[in-house]
Amino acid sequence: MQISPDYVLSTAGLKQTRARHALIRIFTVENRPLDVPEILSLLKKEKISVDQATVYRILDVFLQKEIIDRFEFQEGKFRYELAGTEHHHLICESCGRIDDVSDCGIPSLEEEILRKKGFITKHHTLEFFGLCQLCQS
Amino acid sequence: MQISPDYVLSTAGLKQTRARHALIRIFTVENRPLDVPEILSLLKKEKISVDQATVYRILDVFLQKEIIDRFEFQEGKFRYELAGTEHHHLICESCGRIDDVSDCGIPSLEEEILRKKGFITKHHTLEFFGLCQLCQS
DNA sequence: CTGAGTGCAAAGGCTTTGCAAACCA
DNA sequence: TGGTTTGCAAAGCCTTTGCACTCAG
Repeated sequence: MQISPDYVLSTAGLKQTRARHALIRIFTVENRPLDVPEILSLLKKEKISVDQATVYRILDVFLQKEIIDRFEFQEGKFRYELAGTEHHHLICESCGRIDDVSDCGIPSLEEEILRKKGFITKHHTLEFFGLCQLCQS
Repeated sequence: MQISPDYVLSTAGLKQTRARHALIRIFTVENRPLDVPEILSLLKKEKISVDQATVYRILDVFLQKEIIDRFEFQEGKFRYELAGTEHHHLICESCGRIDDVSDCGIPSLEEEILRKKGFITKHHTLEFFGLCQLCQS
């Protein structure tokens, strides 16, 4: 069963609004990191009118409540995805396909960093760029 | 001994110009990931007049020639640094201090990704966000 | 001399902000 | 009703582009 927008919002202590429901639904359906232009165009396709300022404001709230995660893929803009199990991405530089990798093995590296540098890691970013299987012909 | 701008440019097959020399000098002196606003302000401080369009064009060329590397630190803009040994960054979310980590252990992970997913990794990004030793009081 | 590099001005893309109207609880 | 959310318009910031002038080789 899918997690309903209603549940997500009430759990986070947020008000139920049409725009927030729409965004959660889109993230659920697409299930990939979306940038704001994509979100706006998906909304438009569904004939749901939400202003871009509203989208940005909702994304801010969702980030704070940890409903979504934010990524950068060397594009000069942000991408957002429903927060779930921590994972990273395989980004094909040929076709743009994005796949997930979990279990990155970084936690042990973080311990080593703490030991060597005294730096306490709160979170990290890790993305892989290359060629997916279909683009290696 | 420091690597001279002259040498860097001629090795890359690039023309010697005042603006390119200035940028290489700044990257060498600062020795940290700089964004374009910072570069422009450093140039201004040295009373070297270089247009922002020129800075961006030089950065493009330097990237292509692999004289510099480009990073994103969740700021919605790029940072650039002289290319050297591959390394990643420890970014303190309190004071902004940036330290380096080399030896990230990712290569073995990349082999595993190739085996499991058939994805050929060309490069990756990996940055750590947290608290440096001085900000943990 | 000649193509490459630069400055200037303008525009483009993503993101943020101010304010009044609409809405949820 | 009262504070939150939204729409609209404008602005902000980083980045790119067009064109004419300048410069390095």
